[in-house]
Amino acid sequence: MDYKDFENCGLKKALDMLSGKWKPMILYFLFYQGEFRFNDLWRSIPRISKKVLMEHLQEMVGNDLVIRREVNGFPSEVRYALSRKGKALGPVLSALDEFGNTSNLN
Amino acid sequence: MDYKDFENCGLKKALDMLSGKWKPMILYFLFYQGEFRFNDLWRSIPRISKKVLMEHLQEMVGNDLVIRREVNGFPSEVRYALSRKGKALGPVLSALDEFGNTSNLN
DNA sequence: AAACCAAGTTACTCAAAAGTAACTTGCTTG
DNA sequence: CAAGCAAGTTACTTTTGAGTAACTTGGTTT
Repeated sequence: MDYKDFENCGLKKALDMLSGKWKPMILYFLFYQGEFRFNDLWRSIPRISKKVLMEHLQEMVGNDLVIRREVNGFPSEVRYALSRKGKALGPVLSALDEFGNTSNLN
Repeated sequence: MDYKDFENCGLKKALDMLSGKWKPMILYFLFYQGEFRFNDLWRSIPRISKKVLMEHLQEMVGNDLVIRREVNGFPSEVRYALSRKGKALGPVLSALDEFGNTSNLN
């Protein structure tokens, strides 16, 4: 086994998709709330900056975890929601959540 | 639901334990190799610095994922291995790995 | 046409994480 | 007793990520 094997293993890819200060929180909102508009989410999360929220969403769209949908109407509206792939993260995030809640074993 | 709920949920705790440029790689080695000595691991991973390897290991020991054991002998030797809690991460990391390897669904 | 809103973008600053290389401690073999 | 090795530590630099606030675009109401 060699570090090279690691460099493009699935674990690394998956953790890269989740890396970013606010990404887990964004996913949390997406799972509990289904869909949201950019400014609504921005106002829901204290202290997040528009810039970083934007960057995170764009990365998640790039990773096919999130779908961005423009609704034509007024005021102009863009909705973000989990893609099929994003939804497939559900059980994995639950497993992580459960692990994180487990009190120390050893 | 409120962002406060997120701040100390298990998901956040778990992801914090995994955050750090080289931590997933260290876990990868621990799972495949069982145990290692500090310098051996350091030499196995090109480009990692001693300082960061040390910091990562200390955090993981602090999170009870890894156990540090001093073997008295010469040259002096310290062995790092997964704790019971660390081993419990196995299935979770496998799930992440599988997710990361899944080609795009949507 | 002025004021307003959503959704971005931009230039710039600040903070956190990681990298580098030299140094330390303690024990040992030549 | 000098040189050597494991396991750190330290002071310092560089890189990366996040924060701030002002600006833009395009359509809307008054």
